Amino acid sequence: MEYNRKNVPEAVIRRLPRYHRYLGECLKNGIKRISSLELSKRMQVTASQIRQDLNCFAQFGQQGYGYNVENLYMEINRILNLTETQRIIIMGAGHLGSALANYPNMKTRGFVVKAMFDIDPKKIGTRVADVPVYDVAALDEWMKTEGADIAVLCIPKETVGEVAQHLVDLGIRGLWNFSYADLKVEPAVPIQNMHLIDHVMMLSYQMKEAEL
Amino acid sequence: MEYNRKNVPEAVIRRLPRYHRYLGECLKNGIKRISSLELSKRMQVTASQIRQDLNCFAQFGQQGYGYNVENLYMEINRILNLTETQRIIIMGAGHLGSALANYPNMKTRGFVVKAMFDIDPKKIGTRVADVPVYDVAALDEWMKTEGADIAVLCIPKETVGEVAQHLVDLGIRGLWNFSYADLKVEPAVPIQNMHLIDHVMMLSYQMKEAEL
DNA sequence: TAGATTGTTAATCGATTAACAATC
DNA sequence: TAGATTGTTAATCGATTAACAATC
Repeated sequence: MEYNRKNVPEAVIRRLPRYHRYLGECLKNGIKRISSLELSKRMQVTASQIRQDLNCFAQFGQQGYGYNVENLYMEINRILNLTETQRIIIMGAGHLGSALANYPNMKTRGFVVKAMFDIDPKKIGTRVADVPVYDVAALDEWMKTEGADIAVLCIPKETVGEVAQHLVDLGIRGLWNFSYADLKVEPAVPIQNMHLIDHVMMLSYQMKEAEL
Repeated sequence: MEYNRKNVPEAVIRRLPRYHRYLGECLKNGIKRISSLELSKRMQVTASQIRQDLNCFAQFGQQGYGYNVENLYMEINRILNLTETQRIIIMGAGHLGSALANYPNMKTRGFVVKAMFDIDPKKIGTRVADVPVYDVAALDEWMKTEGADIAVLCIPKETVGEVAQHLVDLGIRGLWNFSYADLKVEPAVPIQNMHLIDHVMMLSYQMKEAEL
């Protein structure tokens, strides 16, 4: 089935992983069907929003019945393109890069870390969570022979712009950026910026707010 | 100076750390003043939005001149409450918790990691990035004598709800949650959920979109 | 003063919620 | 059939952009 992907608001896309997670939990708990109202209570959103969101893609429900949990879960799985394996490489085998190589939630959703790249001779040649760490100098050749879909950027912000552009030149299709810089590459590829510190700052703001 | 903090939209709060970062860069580059138009070009937002956003708090600019970079930077620093030190504890000394203990961006912005807690006897008693790792059994006593403002949650999702509530009971004022669960604590404290995998899922969606 | 740029109001745009006819 | 619940339109709410008077 092909989905109606035109004009899906950013806000809806941000909620998709959450639907995926809650439906996955329902599935695990043996719940076979669910109404938008029931789901709305679990997720703390409105039932109306759930129905609107889902109808951005297709009509997954049935009047008087609700939604089949397994069916809806699989549909969202497909919308998020989690049905096929994505090959990941991690640039930078420091603490954060290593933590992500060890992150268990990735593999179970089809994101397989194939390789890591670093410039530190002490790290090159080792393995992190069974993933080989290569010299950055070997990146071009590796991309040519093996290839990768997504690059995770865990390198200093001073070099990340250059590395990102190089990865795009080598054919990477998406970037998950943990460096504290906003990236711009040509041609544009999807980028998710993970500016961790921004969230602590927001937390700090909210805490100040809360005590007023 | 006290800021007009009523009704600041969530969308504005999300942009504050970004203003902070860009102004910090301007400051580092020796730029003394900047107009909303210039800043808008750097940040790729509209000048109008910048002016609207800032006016949620106060009038920081001057007609015909623009904004004093250092002044505006310091004001946002204050709005985000980065002027005073926040004491952080990290629950879970696994890969992710350890990476965060090593994360350099925290200390420079006043977030100081004071302690880590774990249940693994092999980790208890060690140090990660010079931060001591204690037994979770010692948490209550530690909170009583030392205290902490923010707890970072890097523990399995099965126990995170319980631990979060316990931390709130012990007086924690904010939670930075890396576990893959949505938390609810009583009384409510500010929570930032870092559902890392959600962002790879969104990336996956966008990559699929991009190739259509 | 003239030019520049803010602060702020008004207009537009988009997202959320409410309501209800369609229908299982 | 009667009850339940969707899909979808309309109403509301909120956020962004445009415009311009105020003023440095």
